[in-house]
Amino acid sequence: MTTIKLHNTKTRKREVFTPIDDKNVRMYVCGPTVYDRAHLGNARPVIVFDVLNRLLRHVYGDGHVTYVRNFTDVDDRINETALKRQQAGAVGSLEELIRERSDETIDWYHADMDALGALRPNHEPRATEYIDQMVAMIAQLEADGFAYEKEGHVLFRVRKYADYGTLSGRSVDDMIAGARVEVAPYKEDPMDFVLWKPSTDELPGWDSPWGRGRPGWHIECSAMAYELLGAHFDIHGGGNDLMFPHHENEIAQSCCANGTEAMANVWMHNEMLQVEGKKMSKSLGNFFTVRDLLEQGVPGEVIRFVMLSTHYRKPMDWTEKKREEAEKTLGKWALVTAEEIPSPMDDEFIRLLGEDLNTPGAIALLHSFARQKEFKKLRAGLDFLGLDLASWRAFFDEKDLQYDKYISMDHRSIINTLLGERFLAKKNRDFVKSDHIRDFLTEAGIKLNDNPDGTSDWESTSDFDPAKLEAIK
RNA sequence: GGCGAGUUGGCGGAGUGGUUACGCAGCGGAUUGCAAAUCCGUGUAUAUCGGUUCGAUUCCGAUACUCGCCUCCA
Repeated sequence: MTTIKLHNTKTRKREVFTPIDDKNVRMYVCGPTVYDRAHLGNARPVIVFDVLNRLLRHVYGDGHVTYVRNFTDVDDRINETALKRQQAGAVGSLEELIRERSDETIDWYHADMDALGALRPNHEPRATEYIDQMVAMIAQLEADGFAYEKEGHVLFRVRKYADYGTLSGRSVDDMIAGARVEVAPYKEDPMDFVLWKPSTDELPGWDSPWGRGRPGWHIECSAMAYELLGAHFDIHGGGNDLMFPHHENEIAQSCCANGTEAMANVWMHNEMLQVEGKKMSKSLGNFFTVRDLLEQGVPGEVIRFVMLSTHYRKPMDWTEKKREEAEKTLGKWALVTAEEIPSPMDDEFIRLLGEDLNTPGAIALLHSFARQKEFKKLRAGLDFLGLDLASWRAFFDEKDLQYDKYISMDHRSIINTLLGERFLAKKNRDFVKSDHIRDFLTEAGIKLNDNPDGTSDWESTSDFDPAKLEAIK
């Protein structure tokens, strides 16, 4: 069986992956808070863990992997949007409008991530559908002394959990010394974090032993992971900005509530995305969503390919240059793999992916397949990485078709006449004339490729300009 | 201030305790009347300083720099 090695944040080492149950490999990845369109950075973990999901399915069997990615639909930004809509005259209760906003955001997310070639996880639980489980978990924590109620809030007692901070390598005392913690009157200790908080009438809330309220940020992942994967599972993933506090808090909640040593065996974190060397932010004006790129005509496969061209644990820079190179490469590969039936997966390809998802290495191997004209292997590798180029071929065809239609018979006749003249000129070694004709056609957006027998093929480019062509008359 | 990740040729980007992938660009060649397209070839770079070692880009330590997190942003 293929050996998969993964870098484990918990140990900071690359370790051989051994499933708890190889008939049911379980992975949880933190999904989006569904308050708005997913930005490009959101796409990185989706694509990275999608490749891991595919690899696990390849190695352990399609039916032996359970992949869970949640939707967090309890969030103040969702509430704000809903409230604004209500004030603007939208019909429905606030709760209905909140649900509506979450629904539409989830639909967008699905559409965008589908376009990136990401397979849907087995389960995509929504936080609002697991409130009971969260309440039960919080109650358990309270009963065991890991949590306490104060002024309608329920807080996790960080000092009670000795291992707190081990994932991210922090100590509670150091963090307090850093003085960046929120001090609140209802906290026993500044590091304690919220499990449950009270809701006002304008905010969504659920009944609980502590009154009407809503869950804190971290508890939903603990509750949903427990429900769908159990108290102890194999892999937990997400962006490295979630390492602290989110994942640290998840571990604390889950291990204390479930009485387990570990929540997940392997913790994986992808590095952040940058744009042209800078952090993507609204203030820098380089903030954009996946949908923005798709609408600009950047194919999802290009986004995916660029993402996979950098190892997931390194910062990845989205640049215009990379976009162009990826488009060129995939364009070539789309053509040569068009009629190919994929071969069985290449061992080396799988071995590379098994080395902590070495996708750049795997792509390098695809280049070598292309160079050696092993197009069946190339096709298989592309398929494995989720780079479906079928739409590319259709796109090319469609584009050609459009140009064909666009170029009228009259224009074709002009081109053919010119080519005829050029053929004769070349035959008579009148290269001044033949070059002149070629320059003229190039200028009009018709590209020539000469054949050894003196004839020429031509194709239109996106610069094709009928007016310039007609100017010959 | 604390924590984490990173620093490889012109650019992008891997692997490796001892002849350093791969892509793009560049250069050279084949081909061509010249181009284009295609094909072939070509690149001793691993931040700095120490240490371990017969030998380090690879292991260890320090320094510098970059990025991120500690502010419900993946």
